[in-house]
Order: sequence, then C-alpha cells, then structure tokens
Amino acid sequence: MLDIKFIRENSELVKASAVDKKIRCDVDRLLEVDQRRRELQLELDKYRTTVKESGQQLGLMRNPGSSWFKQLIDKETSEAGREEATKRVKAEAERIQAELSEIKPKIKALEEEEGPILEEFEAAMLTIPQPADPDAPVGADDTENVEIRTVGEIRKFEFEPKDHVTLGADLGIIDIERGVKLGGSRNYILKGDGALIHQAVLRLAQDMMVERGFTPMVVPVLVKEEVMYGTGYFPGGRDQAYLCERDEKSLVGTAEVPLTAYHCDEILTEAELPIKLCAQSTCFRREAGAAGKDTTGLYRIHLFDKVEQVIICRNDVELSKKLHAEILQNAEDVMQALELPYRVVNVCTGDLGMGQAQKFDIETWMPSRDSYGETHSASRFYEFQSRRLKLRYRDGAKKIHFCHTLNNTVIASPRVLIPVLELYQNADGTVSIPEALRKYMGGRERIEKG
RNA sequence: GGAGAGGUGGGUGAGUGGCUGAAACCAACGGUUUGCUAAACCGUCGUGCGGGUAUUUCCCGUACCGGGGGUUCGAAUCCCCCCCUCUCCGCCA
Repeated sequence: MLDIKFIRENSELVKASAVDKKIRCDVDRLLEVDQRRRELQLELDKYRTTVKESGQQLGLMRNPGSSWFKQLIDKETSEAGREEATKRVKAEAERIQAELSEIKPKIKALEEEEGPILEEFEAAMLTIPQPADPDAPVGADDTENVEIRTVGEIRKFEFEPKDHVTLGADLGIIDIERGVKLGGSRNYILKGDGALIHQAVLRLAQDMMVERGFTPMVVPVLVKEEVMYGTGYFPGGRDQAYLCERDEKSLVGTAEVPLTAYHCDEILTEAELPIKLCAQSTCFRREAGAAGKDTTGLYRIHLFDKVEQVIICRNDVELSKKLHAEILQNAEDVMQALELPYRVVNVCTGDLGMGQAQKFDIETWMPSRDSYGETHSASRFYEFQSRRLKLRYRDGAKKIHFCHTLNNTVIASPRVLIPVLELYQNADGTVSIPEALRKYMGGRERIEKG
C-alpha cells in the first residue's frame, strides 16, 4: 500500500508505473473517493463536536449534584429565585435536547454515506501497486528480464542424460504416478533417498542462514486472510491460494507471509532493526491458470518445501538496496555450495508483482529444460507491505516510520532437485551426492537404485 | 465439543452511563542531585484519520478501552453477535 498523500501528489507517476507493471487500477476513482471521504470526515467531525459539547452540557444540567448546577443555584439568594433558575435550566436542557435530536439524523445520514466510501477507499488502496524502482528494467514479461551475471559451468554430458523424472523413477526415489493417485495433478511422492536429499538441501540452506545470523522460525502456514492482505498476496492473488473458507483462513504459498507479518501491528524500536528471519515451511500453490504449463516433473507443483529469508529494516532506500544484495548473495552462496550453475536476472516491470519495487531471480541450469529455470526470487518492497501490515518503528527522535521489508528464497525443494539430480547424474544411472549434502546423508557419495 | 473466568495504553492494573483518552504503579525517555554500578526527586510519555498562514519534533478536531452491531442527547461502562486467552472436563497427534 502506498501513502494516500503520495498518490494525491504523484498520481501520474502512480498511473504510469501501474501500466509498466501491467496491473490495472483506477487511480482517478480512488482520488475521487478520497476527496469525498475527507469532506465527509470534516462535516461529521463538526457535528460530533456539537454533540459532544452539548451532550456534556446536558449532563451537567440534568445532574443537580454537579458543581455547575450547584454554582448556579448558590447564586440565587431566595427560594423562589432558585426555583426559577431550576426551571430555566430545565427549559434550556430541553432546547438543547431538541437541537441534538435534530442533528442525530444528519449524522446518521452522513455515516451511512461514509461507510461505503471508506470501504471503497480501503479496497481501492489495496489495488494500487508499488511503483517499480528506476533500477528495474521496463519490459512486458519475463522474456525481457535482464541477465546480470552467470555463475558456474554448464555441464556437457558425454552420454545421453536422463531427465529428473526418469532418473527418479529408475532410482525409485520419485513416484509421480502414485503422488497423482493420492493428491491429483501436480503432486508427487519422494521416497528413500529422494526424501532424504530433499531434507538435506533444506537443512543445508537453513544451517547456512543461521550461521549468517538469521533467526530460524517455525511458523503457521494456515493464516488469517488479513495476513494475506497485509503481505500483498490478497486481493490480487486470491485465485492462487488454497482457502479454508469454513475457517476464513488461507494456506500460504510461502513462509514470507508469516515471517513478514510476524511483527504486524507493532511499533518496534529502531535498535531492534534489522530483523533477520528465516523459516522452512511447506508452500501451497493452486497454480490456477497454469494448466498445461510445465506439466511434467517436479517443476510446477501444488506443494513444496522452502526455506525463506526475510529482512525487516529501517525506512532507508540505500539500506534496503544493500540488504537486497545481501539476501541475494545468501542464496547464491547456497547454490555455490551445491556447485550448481545459475544466472541472476534483473526482473523487468511487467514481471514484477504488486508490491515489489525490484526483484532479482536466480535461475538454475536444468538440462531437461535445456535452459535456466527460476529457483529463487529476491524482492524488495520498501514500505508496501509494512503499510498494509502496520509494521512500524520509532526512531531516536521518537518519530514513527514504516519499516522496509525484503525477502528471498534460500532454497525450494523439490524444484532444486531438478538441477541437482540431472547435473549430478552418472553414466551408470546413479547420482552423485553433492559434497555439501553428504553430511546430511550419512556421509554417502551417491544415490543408487534402492 | 461442554462448563466457568476474563480480554483496558509497552507491562501490571483501576474504572460499571457524562467532569475518563482513560487513575495508580512499573518500564522507557529527558533533566536535577548525590557524583564508580546504584538510589532519590522533577518532568515527558498511545495510535489512526482530518484540518490548520506548523510544513524535523506545533496547534485544533475526531475516532479508537478484543472485533462488529444496538440502546442513549451521551458508552470502556448497558444489550446482542463473533473472536481470542486462561481453568476444568471430553477427544486426540
């Protein structure tokens, strides 16, 4: 969410950046509603002042024990005078009462108009995207992402390599058929060493993050809808989430959601920042609209496990950028530990999400796709999520600011098993276990048919 | 799931229709004093929204005492619905 004042003052910029992001929103309508909202508040506040003041006066007049009343009566010297004064007060009270009775319907009418206006205002605010950073290239879709660097050598096979599906089936470590039998399309089962290597990559990733000072967390993956709104996934991405409607909750597509929302509705102190968190969680994705896309194998599936990293920091653009580089590096280090060839791309505006100011994807070489495939996504949000989440901090001068938030994948499995299995396969059909994973797999060096 | 108790500002906790945006205490912050760490005293000390000849720390209005509705001229306080926490029972990984 953006600051309404910023939108008012930069409406053209906001519109243009929404166009760049290919996100539809009606800024003009929002500004109209905002205008009316402010007019209504002004009017209502005026009436409320009257009600409050007159109401209080009325209270004093009707309470013979009040100091105000006593003072009035004490001024009168005669009994008749006191009676007269009491009568006057009573009449005056009735007048005020009548006046207030007239105001009441007016307030009611204004409130009735205000309700829907506020609703529309809030709903519209949620549809305005974060403008992309100038550092993000302008482009229509992922084909226009800009490659920043490639790391590692792409392996050339001296034999006909198998894809991960065949490898997995032959080794008895991936069972897609039975996964689909139980869970429907885009499901799978990992078995034996398949299950173990899955756990191994996750564990490696988490260990590396803890080493770097990130606090490991175990968090809810079934969250209230407001948390989904707060992190920017709702309302836009509602189709992509599994909803538990009976309980008005949603399964998260990433631990970014609970991690970023961890301190929502709080005012932190500047000294606590930056907060660095990581969590392994299962991620649930409906993949609505992706029918027919990436239908084979473990690339696009309904659930997977991921270690995610999140940073909550001071409201400082330069710092955000610096930390963005840091979380990107963390992920690259994991890929380097696994000795996988990858490239980093600067994601273009048309491929940026609602709240992202800039995003770097890591794409890892996948022989079966004969291309790099996305394995990581490092995003910077500035205040976009914090405003929605009411995630704030107080600085040294006691001024309150919205935090900046950032996140990146550390590792997502089984997608990362695609390059791991395919690139580490041997001519005899076995798969070598990457050095960095061996300590999590009983020191073994290869996966053989079980 | 059943029964009971309760949800008030960073924390503890008072407040049962108006003078309460909310006592007191603790914590925090600023200062004074004694002058090693400490203690004592004084002061400050919620957020959102709107407005303003304030536009780095200012003023005014308004809303907010778990959330939503209602009664009333007026509600933290009364009524209804929901949520959450705790205790006991039941069920269960």
